Amino acid sequence: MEAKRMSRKQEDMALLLGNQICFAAYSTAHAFNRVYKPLLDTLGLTYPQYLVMLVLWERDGLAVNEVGELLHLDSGTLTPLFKRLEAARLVTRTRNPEDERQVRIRLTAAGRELREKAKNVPPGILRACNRSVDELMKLKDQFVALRDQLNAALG
Amino acid sequence: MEAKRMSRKQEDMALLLGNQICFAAYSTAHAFNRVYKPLLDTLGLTYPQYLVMLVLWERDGLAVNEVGELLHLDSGTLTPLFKRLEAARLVTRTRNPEDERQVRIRLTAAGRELREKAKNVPPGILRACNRSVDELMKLKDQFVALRDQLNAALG
DNA sequence: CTCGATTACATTGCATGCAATTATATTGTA
DNA sequence: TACAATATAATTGCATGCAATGTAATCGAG
Repeated sequence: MEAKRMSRKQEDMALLLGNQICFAAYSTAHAFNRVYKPLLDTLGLTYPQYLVMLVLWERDGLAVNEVGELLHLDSGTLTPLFKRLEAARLVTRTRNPEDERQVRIRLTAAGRELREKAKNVPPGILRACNRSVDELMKLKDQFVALRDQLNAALG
Repeated sequence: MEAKRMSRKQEDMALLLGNQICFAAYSTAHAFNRVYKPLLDTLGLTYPQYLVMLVLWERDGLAVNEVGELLHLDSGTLTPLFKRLEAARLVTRTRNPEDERQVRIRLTAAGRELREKAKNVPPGILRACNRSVDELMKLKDQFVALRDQLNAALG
């Protein structure tokens, strides 16, 4: 099983691509962040905080590491983030009596109510993307497949 | 011109998508970062520092704002980054005599030499992606088109 | 049951990103 | 030429991300 021979120019292009594909992902993520910013400002949330709230709105009372697995984030990021959400009175942090190592994150009433305000966010994002739902769905699936492949390559 | 009516379930899915497309980009960018990390560690560079070096290897002597435009980064990010590259003796920072507001970034000999070592990086990335060059090229173009659309939606 | 391994979270240190502000230099205009 | 507007970096403050380390709780092999 031998790969087809590439010309020197094709090889150079392939090498450039190795850099470009990552920069494309990197700069797209930042562009999304800029679009989200004004929308999330009205909620008083940063984008990672918004992600955490999305998780909690679906499944309240998760432990820190459970949220971390869903979002690919560790305690070094999440502990201070949850402390800020706690200071904002959106969540409470309590040790799990069943397992004192775990800290359960629970929404406060204010945290639950914020969900209503947050309903404006996705339509704003979809509008900014200026693409059909079908197109975006396909694009998202390609992102996710690539991401999972990259994570698999680490293991 | 009226959009087709969507069922409630379809609407919910569309709203979820607004969140999912961004998270897909966000988590893909982080996955890339994790793949790059061990490769860049051998160069003593972080990913943003590597991006800056890629730019300088192509066009030495750019001003801070010119690099910033190419990478979508501002002086708040780049000034400390360049100072660290300067401390690592990879670049020099000198005011442009023609326009004292600008700071020109120039590679040192060591900075230019690092380019050889850096040739190993893109193949490692391409391997981790586990996709044909053609596939990756298309994916990259889709990323870029979405990113440009998002940036346009801000203006 | 016991003690080493593992797990979960917290902490520290470092490097982004970005908003907001400041300082300095240049440009444009009356 | 004066001087307001603009442009370029630098600085400050805040919030990630992540590696490395610390601490306490739990698990598991013998």
